Amino acid sequence: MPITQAEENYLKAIFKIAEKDDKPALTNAIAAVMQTSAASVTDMLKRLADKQLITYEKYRGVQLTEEGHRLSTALIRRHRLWEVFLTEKLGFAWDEVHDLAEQLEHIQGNGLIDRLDNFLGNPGFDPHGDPIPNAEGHWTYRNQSLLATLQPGTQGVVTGVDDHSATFLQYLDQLGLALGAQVSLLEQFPYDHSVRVRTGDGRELVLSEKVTKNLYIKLLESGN
Amino acid sequence: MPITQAEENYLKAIFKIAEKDDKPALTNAIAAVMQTSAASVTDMLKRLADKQLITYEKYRGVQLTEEGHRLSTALIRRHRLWEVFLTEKLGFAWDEVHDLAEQLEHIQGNGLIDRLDNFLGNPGFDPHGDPIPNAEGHWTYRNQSLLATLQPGTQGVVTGVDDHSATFLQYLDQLGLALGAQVSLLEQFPYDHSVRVRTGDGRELVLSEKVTKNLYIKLLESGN
DNA sequence: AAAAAAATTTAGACTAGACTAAAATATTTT
DNA sequence: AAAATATTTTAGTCTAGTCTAAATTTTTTT
Ligand SMILES: [Mn+2]
Ligand SMILES: [Mn+2]
Ligand SMILES: [Mn+2]
Ligand SMILES: [Mn+2]
Repeated sequence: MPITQAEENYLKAIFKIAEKDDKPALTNAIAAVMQTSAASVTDMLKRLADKQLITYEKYRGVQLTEEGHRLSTALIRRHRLWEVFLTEKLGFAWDEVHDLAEQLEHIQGNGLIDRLDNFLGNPGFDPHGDPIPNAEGHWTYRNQSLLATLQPGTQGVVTGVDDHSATFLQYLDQLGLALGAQVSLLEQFPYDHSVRVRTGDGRELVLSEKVTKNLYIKLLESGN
Repeated sequence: MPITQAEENYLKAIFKIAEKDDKPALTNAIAAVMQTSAASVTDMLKRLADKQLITYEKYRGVQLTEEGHRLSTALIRRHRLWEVFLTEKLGFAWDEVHDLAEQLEHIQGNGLIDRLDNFLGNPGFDPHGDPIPNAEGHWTYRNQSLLATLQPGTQGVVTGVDDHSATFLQYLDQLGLALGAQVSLLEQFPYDHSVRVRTGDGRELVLSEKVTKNLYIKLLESGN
């Protein structure tokens, strides 16, 4: 019985919910991510449990099995590699690639993804700074912190976003804060938790709390 | 009402049947191409007629409408461009790309195909020598003939295949007859309609009638 | 420890797309 | 022009995936 696209999408949703805390993913949480009704989720959970991709206890939520974990990791790998292809090779902007990758991730074929990975130069991260698991399903972690958690005086480089919405990504473009942009945190304003930063090209920007909570920064060794 | 993958595949099947002669495509012919039952085809013909993509007369077969023709041409364009991508960029062999392109052709997204086309250098032909319609749906034709129809003494270049099966393509690989290979027709054997040819690299081959009826050759100006 | 609220599951219905078997229509043969 | 054959359509059924409304279970509040 081959896995369907719908099943793959549910597995990914469960993976992403369970990623945060290690507790079972609850029906309503899955319904929210999948933008569907709780009843539909329950139906699907039964199918996934039948296929041994999750363990399911009524009213208690679900957890991925070994196999379910493997499949969802592979799906995320495919999604992120296609996103790299779309930006690096076809010239799409980082706010345009998600829906396309959402379709491309389901393409099935022996050797396709490994060839794509190779063609792209085995990228470690996607256009949003998210890590790409390798063919064995292993992740490379990176030391990064939300801008909101940094102390004034520190500097770093923009390495990722938590909010992946097109509006946020386009706002960052307008601010000149692409991945790789340098920022030094100058001061924090207690009144509304906004901050002032200096960018690599010497501009000063005030960023709202919402921005600081969605922007990942990798600290530079502030040595010498 | 967006078009489904199944509907797209039927449109392509109808296009390819109607391509040969201009008569309406009959239910059984469509069923054969789609590898499904005549009853399923009838169901789908009703849906396609409802969507105004075909004109359908009971028991009399179907014809593509203007819109149906446009959609099937666009689908063939997508299929063949993806095949070029898979061979040229990812290094797949020409006998490996069909099933992948069969999935990729259904990816929907603004600008995707035009960007892909551009990335590939606006190729005119796919890895099997089939023409790729441009963004406006226009085809470039090429003067080519089946090897079976040529006269001894003529020479030309392999430009395409009629049989797209992996076994035929692999056999051609073994014979060293990729697209672009030069061949001169030395003699025809009336007994079984096989022929002897000389290849560009000086080898002599005997090719069966089946091969000669599935191999397209573009004649060289046999001048001077 | 009830009662109220929230979360989840069940029941029943719907569509797309497939199937098989039977009925209807068209084509070919005699 | 019948009869035989081939083709096509209809009828009825099935599965995946969705929905809404109702019933059930769990959690929270009083
Ligand atoms: Mn994405
Ligand atoms: Mn991404
Ligand atoms: Mn193909
Ligand atoms: Mn092709």
